[in-house]
Amino acid sequence: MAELKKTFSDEEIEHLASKFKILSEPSRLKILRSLFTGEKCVSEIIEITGLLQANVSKQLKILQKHGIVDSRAQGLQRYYQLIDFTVLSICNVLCVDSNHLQN
Amino acid sequence: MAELKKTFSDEEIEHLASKFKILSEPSRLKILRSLFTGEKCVSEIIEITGLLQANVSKQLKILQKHGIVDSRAQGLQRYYQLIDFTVLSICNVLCVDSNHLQN
DNA sequence: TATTTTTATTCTTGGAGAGTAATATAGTTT
DNA sequence: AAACTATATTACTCTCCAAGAATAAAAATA
Repeated sequence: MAELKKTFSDEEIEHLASKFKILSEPSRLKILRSLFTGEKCVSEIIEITGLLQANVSKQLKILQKHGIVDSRAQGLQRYYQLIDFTVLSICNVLCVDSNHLQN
Repeated sequence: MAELKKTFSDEEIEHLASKFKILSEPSRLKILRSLFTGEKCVSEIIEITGLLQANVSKQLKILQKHGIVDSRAQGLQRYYQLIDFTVLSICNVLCVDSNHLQN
């Protein structure tokens, strides 16, 4: 267990809040979950998540705007991939490591 | 860098979204920041954060309901302390470790 | 070029919740 | 017990934004 930083600037607080807000929506988290295992195109994401097409497009745009995913076009489809892996890290902290903490 | 889990159940997704939502509000994050360095009573938190009393009380109640802080009464004051240290961990992941990630 | 397919955008509506003022509660002091 | 102090609660307003329907745009195929 490494030493943890305990002081954060106002800018860091705002940055943290912004990131947490993006991750606070189940629909966006489900989209991200579908990308944890690799690049997917929109229609694949729609099928996996069960969300409506307009909603998937909208949420992907938000995720991309905030630098969490990136995309590339290939013919009619657009493929999205996770590029910010801190997302995966903190999901692991909350769901896996959620024990043996101190300090 | 340990191996990261990449599959999450719907329940885990809901739990993650719920936690992120709590942390997505700057006012709550500022309150938590004031507790990173140790237990504080409400009036101390009010002074440190600059938030209004009613707001501090309300946000503390939310944080307590979700098991992030705990409290004890002492005379007229009520002291709050952080009990869920995963919060501190993920703030560190996002603000400190945000580099050298892969897999 | 017309049609089809895939994805993006626009517009609207509804609900959730943050902030605040006012009031209540509970403990303390005189 | 009356006055005072610290914290909690209530009620209200206002803003934000997710979801969905409808439409547009862009690329592929016929």
